[in-house]
Amino acid sequence: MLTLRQMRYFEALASARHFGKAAELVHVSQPALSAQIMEMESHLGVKLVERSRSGVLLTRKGEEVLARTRAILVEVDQLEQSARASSGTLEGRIRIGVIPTLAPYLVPRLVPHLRRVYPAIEIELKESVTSRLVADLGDGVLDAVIAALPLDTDGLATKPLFSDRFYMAMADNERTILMSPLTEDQVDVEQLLLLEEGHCLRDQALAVCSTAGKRRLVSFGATSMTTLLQMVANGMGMTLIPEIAISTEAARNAIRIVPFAAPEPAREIGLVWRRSSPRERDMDALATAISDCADDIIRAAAA
Amino acid sequence: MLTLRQMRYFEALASARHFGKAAELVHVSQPALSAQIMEMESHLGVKLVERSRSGVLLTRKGEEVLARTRAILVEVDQLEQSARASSGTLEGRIRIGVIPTLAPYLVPRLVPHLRRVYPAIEIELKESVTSRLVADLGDGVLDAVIAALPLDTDGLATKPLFSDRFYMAMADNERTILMSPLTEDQVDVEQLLLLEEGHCLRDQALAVCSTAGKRRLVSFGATSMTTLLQMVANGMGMTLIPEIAISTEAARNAIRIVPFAAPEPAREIGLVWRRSSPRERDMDALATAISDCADDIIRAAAA
DNA sequence: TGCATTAATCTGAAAATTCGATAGGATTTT
DNA sequence: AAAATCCTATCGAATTTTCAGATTAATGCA
Repeated sequence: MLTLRQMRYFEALASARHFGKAAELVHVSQPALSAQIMEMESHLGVKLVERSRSGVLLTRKGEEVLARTRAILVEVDQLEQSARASSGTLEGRIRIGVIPTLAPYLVPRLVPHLRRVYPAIEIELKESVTSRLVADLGDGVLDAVIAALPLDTDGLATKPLFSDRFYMAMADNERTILMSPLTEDQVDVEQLLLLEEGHCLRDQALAVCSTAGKRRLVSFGATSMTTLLQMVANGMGMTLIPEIAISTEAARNAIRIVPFAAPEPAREIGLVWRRSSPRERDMDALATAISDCADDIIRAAAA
Repeated sequence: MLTLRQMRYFEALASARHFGKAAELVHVSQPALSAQIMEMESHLGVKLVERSRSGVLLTRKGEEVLARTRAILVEVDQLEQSARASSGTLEGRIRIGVIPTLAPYLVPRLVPHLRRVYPAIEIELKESVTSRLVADLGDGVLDAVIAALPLDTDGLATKPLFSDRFYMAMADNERTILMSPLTEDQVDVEQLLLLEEGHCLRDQALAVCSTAGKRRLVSFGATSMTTLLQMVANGMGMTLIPEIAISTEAARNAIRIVPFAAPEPAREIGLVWRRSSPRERDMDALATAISDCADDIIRAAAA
């Protein structure tokens, strides 16, 4: 089997044109170098050097092998260098999954922010429901997921990012009179509009409501918050809206936002990654960036 | 120290995405592969793979190292292949030195002949005096030398090629009457024209002549046979001409060629190479080719 | 909870590599 | 000629590396 050691010794021999001096170059004894050269020659089935009194001469094959050897050694060197060059924080590609009830509000702020702070970043985004994202994370298709906690962390690490309070959204001209702030038992399940199955917000909305009367809930699944809120604006019912969505959605739908009484229901948004991933530092940096962005968005809505 | 073994195992691991299967691929046990991968990671200071329950995932660095590793392994493979590809007889470059009193007559025939019989040959020629050629041979600048034997073979191997008889060349209108065939004691050293110092033919000419009267020899060195024979044709004296030069030189100079009586003086032309050179077969083939060409040339002159 | 899978760890043995000493070959010096 | 010198190959012992097999630890699955 050809080895890099043989090639390194051979390169030294070709440079020094002398076994003893070559051995010094690579810091071994002359017999050690001699043996490796012989091993290399016997493995290749070719005489690489002519041993004569007036030093060492390379054969034709030796010259050819030397050229290839030097090229290989240079590439090995480059491999070592590039591997050791510790890539800084958030450099290169990072593939992030985001849940649909968060992505439209967070991503337009987050991506420019990341690009500004980490110019070498290459972001790939995927929007899907939590279960799909977690599966992709496990398969190595994604590096990180932004989703609602808690979740079934099996081999996954998570870090809380921010708390996203729920509000009730209803049509601006809604006749129903509600106390403000709202208490959970005032929510009429029959009027509650929900996202389709699979969205965590659907489950969270149901959790907020009193368990009574769930049988009668409107089995009408919207596919996005925007669709849902258009339905709300058209008087078809009401829905839970996370705080982060308010500034965007209130601007384009004629809706009224009603807060809940304390303790206000909320979803906890977190960052998720494979526990086996070595990108701890990237995850820290990403988490900070997301928290900052979310705070900005929510503060903007409050103002 | 990074090794090819590590790189081969890593390549297998990246392909199989499974330690056990990768170990099978490279025909070692799983702990052996595991250890090499860990060694590689620790040497590079980088995590190359994520070990998770659902198989093995490459990190970003791992992907990069894999790409470089594959490139290197391919090149190593090519090195082995090309080294093992036993180059046939007289393929590739061969650097040949020829003495000046032979080159102008032999080379124009020899080179086309070699090119015809060995299409893959790349010939480099150098014309110089024997001492220079032998020095270049020792330095590895030349692979073979065609010169007059015997010579001081120090670390050199030689093979006789052909015998090149001497004739006396004189002006066509020379008044001097000589017996034909000539005997050596008839040669008048005062009339003998010689090549400059260093040419073996000069020494051979002197050896042919009776040692008497060497004090009076014309110390007039020509630099080539052609020059010398032009001087002869102009009546400035006479000189020894080797048989191989006759057909060419007689055609362009008004000279008379007189043979010697037996035992005819001659020079022995031989092929010389470093004894340490592994190109024995090439030398055999070259010797045969030269002998054939020389015979052709001399036979053409006789006809 | 036990069972299966997977990679890491441990252990002892085999193989490769090393060094130092020395031999063999040739050249150069004395 | 003999001695000294230079250079590579060879030998033997010590060290390091690599290995297989058994086992362990961690995780996932039923």
